[in-house]
Amino acid sequence: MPELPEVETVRRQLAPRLTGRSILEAGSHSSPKFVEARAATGARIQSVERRGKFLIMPTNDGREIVVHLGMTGQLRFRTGPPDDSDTYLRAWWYLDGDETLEYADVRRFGRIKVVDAGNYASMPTLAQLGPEPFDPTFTANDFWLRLRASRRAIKTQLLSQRPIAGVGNIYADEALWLAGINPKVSRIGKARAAALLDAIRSVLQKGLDNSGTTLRDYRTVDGGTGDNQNSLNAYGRGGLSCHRCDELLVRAELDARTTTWCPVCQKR
DNA sequence: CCCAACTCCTGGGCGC
DNA sequence: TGCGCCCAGGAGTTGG
Repeated sequence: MPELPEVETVRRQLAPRLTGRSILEAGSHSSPKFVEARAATGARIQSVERRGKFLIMPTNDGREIVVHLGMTGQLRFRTGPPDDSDTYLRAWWYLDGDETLEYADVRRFGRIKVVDAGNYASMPTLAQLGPEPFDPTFTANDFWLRLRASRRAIKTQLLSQRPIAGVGNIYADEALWLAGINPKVSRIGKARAAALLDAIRSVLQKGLDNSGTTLRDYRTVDGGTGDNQNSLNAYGRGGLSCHRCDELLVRAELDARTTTWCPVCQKR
């Protein structure tokens, strides 16, 4: 599942190849999740940005192409026109220079929008997205205040994207493990909020350094896999021993998400 | 406003 | 070998 490190890895690969390119033609699957891709025909891409898990490509006509990879979305380049025979091709943009940017997505959990710049009414999560984790002006106190706005379980809050942007199921479990915080606690104090922010930054940076976590579907633009799956301490390790205290990690469902934690290091 | 439940999707893994 | 079942889950939607 692409989270901040995966989306940022993709962004870094896309940016040099898309900046300044014109979209000569576009096509898509008929689902409302993807049809707007076609509206980008005629636009020129000015840059490739990222907010949380959303890729945002401003165009020269005052609009933005917004892409969310969902669970299984992949962006890649193809020389020449799109490959119509690919069952999972959901959208494509044929660019100047006889090259196509293809969006493939097996499970169709992703979505593509073309909006007037900054108008995110059709994407409420983006409209209400929390600060970027690596924004230097985002402080531990800000984070604590944002967390205080809700009494839901701390992990649920992280997944909501509102206290902080870009954290999904994998990095939430990793960060809570690193900070020694139980995913079900509903309120944490300033000191623990500061520790959690440090932990989030740490696990996201490690994910970035490893070009992302490939469990099954995630691929970089050049088709490569990430390496971070080999560095996980919590996610997917239910029943295995904790790398810090050797206790067996517990696995349970929280808000319909598999959650793994150490009952000793992450006491309630 | 907040929150919980539901929905979308389909390949891969597993048991038999 | 093949069938059926269940799991993975980000974010939008809906209803209380």
